[in-house]
Amino acid sequence: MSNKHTATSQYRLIASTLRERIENGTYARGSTLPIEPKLAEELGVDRSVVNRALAVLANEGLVYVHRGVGTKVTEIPPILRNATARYIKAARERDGARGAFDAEIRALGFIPRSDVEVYRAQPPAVVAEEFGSEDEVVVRARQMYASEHPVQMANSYIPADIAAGTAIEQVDSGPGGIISRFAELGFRQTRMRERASVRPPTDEEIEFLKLRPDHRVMQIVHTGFAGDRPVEVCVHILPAHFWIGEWEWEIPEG
Amino acid sequence: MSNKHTATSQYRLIASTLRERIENGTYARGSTLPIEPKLAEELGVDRSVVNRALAVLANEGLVYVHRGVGTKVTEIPPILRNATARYIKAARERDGARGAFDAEIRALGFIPRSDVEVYRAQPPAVVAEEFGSEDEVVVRARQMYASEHPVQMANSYIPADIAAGTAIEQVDSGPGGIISRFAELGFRQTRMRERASVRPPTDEEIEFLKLRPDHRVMQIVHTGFAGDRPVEVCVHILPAHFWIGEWEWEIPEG
DNA sequence: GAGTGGTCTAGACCACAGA
DNA sequence: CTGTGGTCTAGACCACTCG
Repeated sequence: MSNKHTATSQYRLIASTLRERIENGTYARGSTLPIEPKLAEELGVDRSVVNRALAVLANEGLVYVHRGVGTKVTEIPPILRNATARYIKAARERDGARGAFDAEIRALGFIPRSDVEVYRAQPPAVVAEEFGSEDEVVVRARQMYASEHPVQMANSYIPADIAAGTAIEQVDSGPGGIISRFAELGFRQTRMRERASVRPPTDEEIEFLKLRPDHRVMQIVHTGFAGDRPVEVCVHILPAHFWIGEWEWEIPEG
Repeated sequence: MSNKHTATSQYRLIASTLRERIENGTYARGSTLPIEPKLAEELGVDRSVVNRALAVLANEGLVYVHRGVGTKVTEIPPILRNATARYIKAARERDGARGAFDAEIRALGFIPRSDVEVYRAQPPAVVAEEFGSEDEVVVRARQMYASEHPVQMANSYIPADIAAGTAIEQVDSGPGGIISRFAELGFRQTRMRERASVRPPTDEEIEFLKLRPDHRVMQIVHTGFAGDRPVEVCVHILPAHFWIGEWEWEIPEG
């Protein structure tokens, strides 16, 4: 066996070997992999090749590298986010939208937690474009965890002229969440739109979500309309490797 | 300035520098970048560092590396795929769903083209799960281009007991596309579901879509229901760096 | 063949976490 | 302090494309 160039590069082959071992349980979920020099020796290559192979797996979200400590197999399986059900529930049952994230996480055996912070600010560009205005907005910034693993950031933006002085500006927005508050204020949301794109994380996202620069996030820009007016824009940032987005809709009679 | 370790690695800094030059037009869309040794000299680092920086940009889809030739700035801007509009149109106007892809591509000034191939096969696992059956299916495999750039693969799967011997099995499925044929056969699709996940491309996807192993694809599994029965599953594979998914839906009266 | 990018080695040094 | 992973250099060789 040549020590160099095969059809595909050695580091990819080694990545595949290790991926295999993870999938078949040789390296169990949550366990620590052998250290790089050890793997290099076992596999007969330079450590830099192993390092590159592990970077591939880490970028896929299959392993988590804790620098100075070691490389572990990722614990969190993919989380399903059903966009439509959460909001339709929110309109009917109390606590639908708020409860949706909780249910998603509990479904996988983890413990959900959210931190909310509320403040006023100028809207970022994407949001201003949706509103068609640079006017001040109320921001509800949420950071979400599955058993201490940060798994999502979601910032809701609401025009200050709607939200000012209402329960929307409270950290605890009350029963049924802000969707109910909107309805009470005469802005019942009747139509939703979401736009999903995939991109590298910003520095802030890298920090909070504990990502690598080569990871990808799915950015979902959610806009809620009351009639024709956009009344709420929510920007969800999900590490792409642990979420699956789901949307459902009806086809109106032809 | 130290030749080594700054706050972030040199290859990331260089990636940022080059990203900047692309965004401000120093390297125009479609133009060829200087060769790696040249950049290495200009920036005062080893070629391997430049190589790594360019790999970052290539993985983001910002540049396209044509091995043996050079590295060029990507030409195709993000393409918007509106999931709901295409099918609602398909139900009303003739040729909605088929025309949707064309419109998406033309909107960006490129020329759309699709190749279709039809055959029968056993359903892949994801599809069998949706149908709840391993029974034979008719496959409509589509490969889509924007002016000769491959931009999407989409395989539709239909249970053979529905499609056998109908126009659905023809390459040209007639006016209004297969959605219309379903309706004529008594399987009007009334509900849709899509599940979107992000993952590395398979070898086949790498080959057709001309991807790098470190690229990401968005896989959208679309299921069309006639009443409660899933009658069509379509798996869309989109290079994540040039698509934006869009979904819209109404909130039923509380 | 000449010119391009991709990978590998060997060795070095750095950054970070934890005892 | 020790042990972990991350990056860089220098040099080499390979694979691919085009003339």
